[in-house]
Amino acid sequence: MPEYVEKASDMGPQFRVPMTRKRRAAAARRGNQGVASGTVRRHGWRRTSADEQLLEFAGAFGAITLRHAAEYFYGGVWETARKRVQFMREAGLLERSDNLRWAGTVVYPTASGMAAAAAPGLPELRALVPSEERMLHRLLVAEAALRMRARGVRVVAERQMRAVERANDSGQAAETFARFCGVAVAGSPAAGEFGVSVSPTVDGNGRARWFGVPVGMAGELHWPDFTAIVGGRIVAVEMEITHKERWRMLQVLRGYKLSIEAGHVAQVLWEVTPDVQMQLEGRRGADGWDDGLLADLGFLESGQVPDWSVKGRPMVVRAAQGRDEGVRYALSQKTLPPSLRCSYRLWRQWLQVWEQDASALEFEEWLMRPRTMTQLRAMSQ
DNA sequence: CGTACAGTGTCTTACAGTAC
DNA sequence: GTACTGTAAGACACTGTACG
Repeated sequence: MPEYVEKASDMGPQFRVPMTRKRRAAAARRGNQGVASGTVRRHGWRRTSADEQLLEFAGAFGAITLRHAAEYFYGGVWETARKRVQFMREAGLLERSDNLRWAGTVVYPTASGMAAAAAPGLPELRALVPSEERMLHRLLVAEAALRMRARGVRVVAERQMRAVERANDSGQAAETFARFCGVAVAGSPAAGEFGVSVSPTVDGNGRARWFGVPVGMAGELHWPDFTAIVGGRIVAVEMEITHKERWRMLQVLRGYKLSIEAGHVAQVLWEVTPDVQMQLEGRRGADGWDDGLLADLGFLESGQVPDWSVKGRPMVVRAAQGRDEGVRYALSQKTLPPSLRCSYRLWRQWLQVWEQDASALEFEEWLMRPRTMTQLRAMSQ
């Protein structure tokens, strides 16, 4: 005797579909939503450690794309990523949005999902629906963090830093979290292992800051987009894709300079668009090299073309790049001159032509070369 | 009461196929 | 092209039973 399930339909009043194993499992997931979903049998799914890691990361960084999920959490297997995300959605742990075509599917945890990923030692975060305007920046940050994480580097999201620094103490909560993340706090195991010692920056009120970077006269805090803990030391990562006013940028750079001198931040890694790169590094002028802000502050030699092959500089600048195709597209649209901006679809066709061309140039440089557009127009006719 | 083991059902995964 | 569904194979967890 087969089981049936009643299903509403716009084709008629109701019709009955056989209760297959799939449908039973989906019904179980929907009937067992919440923090504990997937922890025991009969919930219609069992959560895996990859699922929990995804929830934790997406919660800390705000959102990731389904492509990121596949690449960094499910061994590059698209089908598995899609299925796991669907399970977590039915279980009420994850939400998805496909409002931004270029981003594909973007996923972020619900309040239950955040709670499910909570682990001892990690700061508690509230669920947040990511805003669409800031999505490119958010996904670029997440992607850079995922790449580092894949190399075994511990990363701390801005939200996590803010959460621990919000504590109403003189910095103990942040210090505890820094130790937990492997920062070489004096006397910690990491300090012994790596033979280094990291101390906090002291802000205007005499309070130790382990993650926030004090800037300006009033002593506000600047937050890196994320922090990587490399060999016990703190590397601040800044994903700058919008040109900041000079005074604002200087303020941030001066803040970092003090933190670096305090033995707090070991290095600042700037991943930037060409306009920001010029602001930081300077540019070729009529008679030699015109200094940028980094030379003004003594992070680069004055009047010289920056040489990034020198290792161990406290400030490093490199071009922001997306690996995810959609992220790459959105970034491309930001850096290309208006006349070369186009739809996602057309952009992908151009990218294919570039790949076949096996040009030594980067895609954007290739596109800006005068004869490329003529060539592309000729092909589309 | 504890252990070993077979039987059974549950869950994951990859592949093939379908809908829009 | 993207998202979803169905299926088969295998891994795994749970249950019941036999046995000491």
